[in-house]
Amino acid sequence: MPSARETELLEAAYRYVLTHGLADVSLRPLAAAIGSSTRVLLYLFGSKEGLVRALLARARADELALLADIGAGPGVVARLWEWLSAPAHRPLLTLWLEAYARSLVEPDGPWAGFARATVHDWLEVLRASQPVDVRDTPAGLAARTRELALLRGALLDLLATGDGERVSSALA
Amino acid sequence: MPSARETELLEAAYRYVLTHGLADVSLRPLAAAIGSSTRVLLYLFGSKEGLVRALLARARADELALLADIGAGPGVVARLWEWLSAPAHRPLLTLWLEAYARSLVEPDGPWAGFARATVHDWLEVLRASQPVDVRDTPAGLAARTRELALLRGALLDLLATGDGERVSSALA
DNA sequence: CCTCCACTGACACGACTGTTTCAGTAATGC
DNA sequence: GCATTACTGAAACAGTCGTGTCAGTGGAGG
Repeated sequence: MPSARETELLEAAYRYVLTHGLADVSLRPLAAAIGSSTRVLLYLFGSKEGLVRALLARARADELALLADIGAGPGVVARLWEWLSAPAHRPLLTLWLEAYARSLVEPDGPWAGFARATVHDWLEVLRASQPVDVRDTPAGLAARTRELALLRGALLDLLATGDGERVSSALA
Repeated sequence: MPSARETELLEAAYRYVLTHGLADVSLRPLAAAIGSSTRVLLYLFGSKEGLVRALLARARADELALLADIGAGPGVVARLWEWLSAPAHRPLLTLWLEAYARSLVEPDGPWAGFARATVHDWLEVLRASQPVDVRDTPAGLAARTRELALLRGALLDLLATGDGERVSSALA
């Protein structure tokens, strides 16, 4: 389990990568920005890969907290979109997309399985929001796959164009 | 306009990045893999950024050729999905997603505007396939935005899980 | 007091980065 | 034949990368 200093630095590093991206982060600029040193980061996280892994887990924690918060039941898609389209969440979602793409290109290393895991997480939430009688039918699976696709595709559009009006009204 | 040797090397480099990714490509391994040298790549493309820009343009040419080939009219969405879900196109689409994410994280440099441009391209194709009487209405705009979101989201799912069966039947 | 432990600073190592310099070669146009 | 052009090879440049080494801190527990 992490020490106090470790979580403190992880939090600072997390804020850093939210604005600078995770793909080409390097230890020295990161350490300088959060008032630490490469020596300490390496001491606490073992290696750069360990740090990236911790940051990815940190981002995923944010995502899982959201999903737990959204809850289940009718109207999930609308509630999810409301959260996804909030301007305040854009850095997190850009980071999310970056990790997603990276895990596809480089299936090894700390990114491994990120994309697959996140698809599974969201599908599970959508499943929990379906009526029990369709939940385990092929039609139910198709329905939530379609809902997820719609949300993710709309998110891609929004992140690229920033045109929240057009995308949101398309989802209505 | 590019010389013969330039397009030849660009083609080889393009094949290389399709399997190795574009984000963290570096000149020496790339040059070695395609039987060239950093000296020549730099001579022909000016800089690494020039090379990346050329590669991005090359990938975009593939995409635009597809869109021209798909044509317009009813059934576009199905035809587009057929193309997107073809296993042979997976490397290209992974590269596409990588460039998309990168252009969001790093709005400057050779990646600039890639995501926005590709959204525009596809929306235009979908627009051309709409009946003339809805093409310029808010409802038409919303409809093609939704179609695009569905396709892109389904693509994300497919690239992560490889579960073509589930995703394709969700789109039917 | 003294030991242990979490943490930190300064520095160097080898590997790799994009790029430059200087040197050629081979073919083309006059 | 000669100059120009397109391309290529070898080596070096300064910089950054992740990581390791060696030396300390400061505070908490016995």
